[in-house]
Amino acid sequence: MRDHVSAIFDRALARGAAEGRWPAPNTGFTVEPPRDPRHGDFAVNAAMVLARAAGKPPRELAQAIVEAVRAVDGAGDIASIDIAGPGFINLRLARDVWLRALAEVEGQGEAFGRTEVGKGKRIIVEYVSANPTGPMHVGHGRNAVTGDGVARLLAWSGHAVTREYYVNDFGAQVQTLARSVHLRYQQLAGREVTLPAKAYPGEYVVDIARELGAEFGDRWLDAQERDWLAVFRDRAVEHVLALIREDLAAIDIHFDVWSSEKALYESGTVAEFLRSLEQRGLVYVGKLPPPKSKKGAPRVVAAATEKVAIDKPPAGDDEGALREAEDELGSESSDLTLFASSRFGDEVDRPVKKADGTPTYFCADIAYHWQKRQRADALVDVLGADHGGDVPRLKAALQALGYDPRDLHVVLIQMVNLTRGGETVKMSKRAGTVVSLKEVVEEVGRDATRFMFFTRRADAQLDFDLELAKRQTLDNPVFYVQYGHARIASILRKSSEAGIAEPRFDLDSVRALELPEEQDLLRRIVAVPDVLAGAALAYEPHRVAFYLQETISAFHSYYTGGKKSGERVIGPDPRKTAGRLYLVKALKQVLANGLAVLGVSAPDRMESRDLP
RNA sequence: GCGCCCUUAGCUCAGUUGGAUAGAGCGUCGGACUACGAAUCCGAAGGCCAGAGGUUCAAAUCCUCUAGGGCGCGCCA
Repeated sequence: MRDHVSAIFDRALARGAAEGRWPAPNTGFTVEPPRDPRHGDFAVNAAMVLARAAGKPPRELAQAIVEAVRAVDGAGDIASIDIAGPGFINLRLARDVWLRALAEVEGQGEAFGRTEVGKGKRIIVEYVSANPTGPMHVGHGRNAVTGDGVARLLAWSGHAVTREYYVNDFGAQVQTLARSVHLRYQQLAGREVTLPAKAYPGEYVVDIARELGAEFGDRWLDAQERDWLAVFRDRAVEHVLALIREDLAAIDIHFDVWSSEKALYESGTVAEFLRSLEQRGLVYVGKLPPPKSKKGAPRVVAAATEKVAIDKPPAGDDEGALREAEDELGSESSDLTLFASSRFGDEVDRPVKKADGTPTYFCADIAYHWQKRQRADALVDVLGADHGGDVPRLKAALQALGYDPRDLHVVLIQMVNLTRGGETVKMSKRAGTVVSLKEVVEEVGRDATRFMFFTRRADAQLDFDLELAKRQTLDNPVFYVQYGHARIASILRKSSEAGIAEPRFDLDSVRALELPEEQDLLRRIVAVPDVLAGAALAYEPHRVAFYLQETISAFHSYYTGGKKSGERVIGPDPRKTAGRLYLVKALKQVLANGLAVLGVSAPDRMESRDLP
């Protein structure tokens, strides 16, 4: 609908520009529904945008534009058009234009809301990509659900979407996992072992060890690490990935491609990538400036100010212990291979090879993005907020290789604070008290788990309340929306039982929709393609959830208001009844489609658990 | 110390890429069921959009500074 109006203005503005009445619109103008519906169906700011270049006051220019619009094709759809405020052009479309748009819902059904704004652009959405070292926790869940929502939105808006998971199956972390498994393996064989602090604690580690024990017996008990490490690593990764797949499947998340970091090395992609950088003269051997944090000056400064204990002492901390060991080996900065990322907007140049000559994680990561970009027109990364610092270097790498850095869009996911009745659920990785995604899904269900993650923008911290997610009351947004859908289903059942014909689009009956609430619902329904396209282009699935909540709220209000005033959906007037039944049926379809974009079910009945 | 993100009603948060009088939910107070699901709805109170400048027809939105909160800052992934 918005496009329709835009097109009319495009034609009018082009004609006026051709006649020299005003300059060609180089900056875009907007067509949007005004906040206050009394201002009309749409407000266009073209006159204000063009005023400066035209050298005319906005209102005067608006007058000229209005005249041009009146003369253009399609102007017949405009019922009224006038100028308001500083130079807005407000317009109302003819009622029948809106009413006919309602027919689209019936025509397109489950596809209503799909658009082609993506123009078939190939886009890879990479999300989750959690290290395969343990089961998924709630934070991973948020990433997974958000990424899945983004992918679904992009598909709905006409992109060719590939969902991709990058598996870090190569570096130190999976080696640590392999060693943890080996320790358990020894333990199961009756050996006395002490588990170091940095070993992975979970029960699944024992399971993997048991599997290996069953298969290999004592074969790796006294073997050299270099002999068993790869075996244990690969087996552990395989096992953990199976767990991860299971957890993801439980919330209906599936990937098209599982990309292995190890495979990037084995296939020669990383080497090829490095050569490509070298050919462009973008790598050199040099030293890195010493890190600016932790040890050294800042700590002294911190101690000197009033606020002490800014730096957590590394003692007793896994990471700290690990680092201390490394620091002993070589805190002296030595020569390494650096990528000149600072030439492309990064703060400093980043190492692509360690002092021992092996590629860094970063090297594989940008090689991966380079490779992805070759397979697609655009990339989306869904990353935890703690990886925000990686973004400049990823973009730098793409730019260095001749790609537009804007082709990579990063969605940063903020932390999830798990609560129960308002109280934060304390979690500690080391103590093994992390609440897994699986536990959450088992407790509150798939729909609630998913929907809750859409109740905030991705980059805002989220409190996930387990009690709230389970509650069957209006303060639970999942329930509220699903209940609305079920309520409409109930009305349709009622009408069917009363022998009323299945509602079909019919211009005459929908003309009977004259209540302001009906106009409002109608507009919300017709706006769905705009809402979904807008959310997709902004990579913001939460907008869909907000749309659904607002729309169903409008319906509940309409419903209850009608009950009070006697203007019910099913009433004595057959024409009105037919129009209203069609309206709510269309609304039901819209809700179902919106929920489908979020991967949440749209039930026709709510099961009454603890209610009469 | 440097960089990025955040600060909107008592609380939790939206705000359509810069639009007209800043909106929801929760909470508080007061109301609404003899017919479609009261599992709902209506109304009221509640705001210096952290603060100060700037950009322009127009700023919660963009820029600069200040104050508070979060995150990041080895050859770890």
